[in-house]
Amino acid sequence: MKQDIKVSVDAVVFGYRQDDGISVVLIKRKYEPFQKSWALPGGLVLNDESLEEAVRRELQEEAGIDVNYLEQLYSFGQPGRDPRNRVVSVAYFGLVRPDDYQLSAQTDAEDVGWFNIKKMPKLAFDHKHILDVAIKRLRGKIAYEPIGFELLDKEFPFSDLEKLYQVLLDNDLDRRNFKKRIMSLGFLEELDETIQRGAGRPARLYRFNRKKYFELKEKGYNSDLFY
Amino acid sequence: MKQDIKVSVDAVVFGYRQDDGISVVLIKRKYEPFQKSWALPGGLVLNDESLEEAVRRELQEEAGIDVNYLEQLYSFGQPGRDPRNRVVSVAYFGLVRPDDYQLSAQTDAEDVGWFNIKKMPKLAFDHKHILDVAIKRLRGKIAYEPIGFELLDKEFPFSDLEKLYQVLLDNDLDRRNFKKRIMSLGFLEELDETIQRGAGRPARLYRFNRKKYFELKEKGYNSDLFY
DNA sequence: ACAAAAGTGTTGCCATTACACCCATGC
DNA sequence: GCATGGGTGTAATGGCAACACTTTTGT
Repeated sequence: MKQDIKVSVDAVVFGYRQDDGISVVLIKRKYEPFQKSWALPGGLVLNDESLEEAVRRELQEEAGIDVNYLEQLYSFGQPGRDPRNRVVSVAYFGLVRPDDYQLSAQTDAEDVGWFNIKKMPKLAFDHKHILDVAIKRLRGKIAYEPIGFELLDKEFPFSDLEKLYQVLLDNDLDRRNFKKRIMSLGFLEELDETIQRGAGRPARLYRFNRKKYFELKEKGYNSDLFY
Repeated sequence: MKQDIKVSVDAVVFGYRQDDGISVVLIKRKYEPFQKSWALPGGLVLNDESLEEAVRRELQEEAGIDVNYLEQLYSFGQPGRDPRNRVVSVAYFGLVRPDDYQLSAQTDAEDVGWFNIKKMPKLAFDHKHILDVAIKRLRGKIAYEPIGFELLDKEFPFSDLEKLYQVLLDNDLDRRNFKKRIMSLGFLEELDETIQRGAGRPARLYRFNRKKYFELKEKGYNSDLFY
């Protein structure tokens, strides 16, 4: 019998805000199956687009966002994971600064929103499983590649980076040692500006120098070992 | 227009032999396209089998082998990677002890063989690219998870492990320090038997204790950091 | 003046590295 | 007896963890 399998993509897009920790974009499904359930943004791949193009298109269509970091996560192809047909889904993993976009539900989505990863609603299909894999990847990856910067503002006080790492790796890290380690990697720029937030002494701003990072990586310096 | 995409799996199966280093199983294609080219074993996924089942079936059918380690590698879905139709291929990564099996070409394969990764023939489709990704993964993974044992005999002299790591990470490692490090991980058993190979003093045999490894991993001891 | 957050150095320990000689066997 | 590969210990170094007080601002 002829092969009858469909190919879809799904996206786990993480965002971070000081007050709300790590969150994920979910959409509320407009149609069956799992009508009105929350689910990861995603959908069938078109015949002439690449997998990554498909993810970006779906994120634009369903949630109105454009991620600034995207990588393939894993493919899920268990028969029966979609009650209608056999669907193999290639899941992607994205990072975005939540404040850069106003989420807006479109086409197949009835609603869209950010959900803290510690307070997730029940998800459609095997999306809970996909999310778990993505969280594991995020935690693992942030420890040896500087992807954390994709979640922070372009210019940020050092304490934002500290807090991000605390939330993700939830161990108490020593502020002095953490700073020494990060600064020794050589791709974080100290700016002359400061920012004042709430009470306390104003904080100096820092910026991730992507170019310098790739140069250093090229030369084999640094390479890994973040935390 | 309706989606018209096929789903296939491809397998990069590595083996290791003292005299021939790291090798990969390739098959010689019987049919067009790329007739008579060497290619990775693989093929279309059947409607009711999981992706992993598909890989194992294809490896059995095309090469007559049964791997003892298998993990998903990456999915390749660029339009045009297969000249006939759009095919999304989920690639897997396997390890096997070459001496455990006699390769045997069957069904779609005209021939099958082990090829040293440093002397590869031209490959069909984008299989060279897939292979490159797999090699990178193998090198990366062996440095922090004990998958090297899947390539060695169940009982092996310590020098076999040494040589495997030398070949894969091709830096000269200090024999004494390497042994200290591995033994300190606590899951390598020293047996009472010895083996004599060629000239020289007989070598004591060792065995990877998988159960102990998982116990230790469970407890959070050790976990990573191999080399 | 006090509360809140930012900023900053030094010391001790342990893990990693560097390093070379003897042992058991086959020929 | 010599060639071949196997087996083993110690000392020095440097990277990492532990640790607490001062500064700047707002209220």
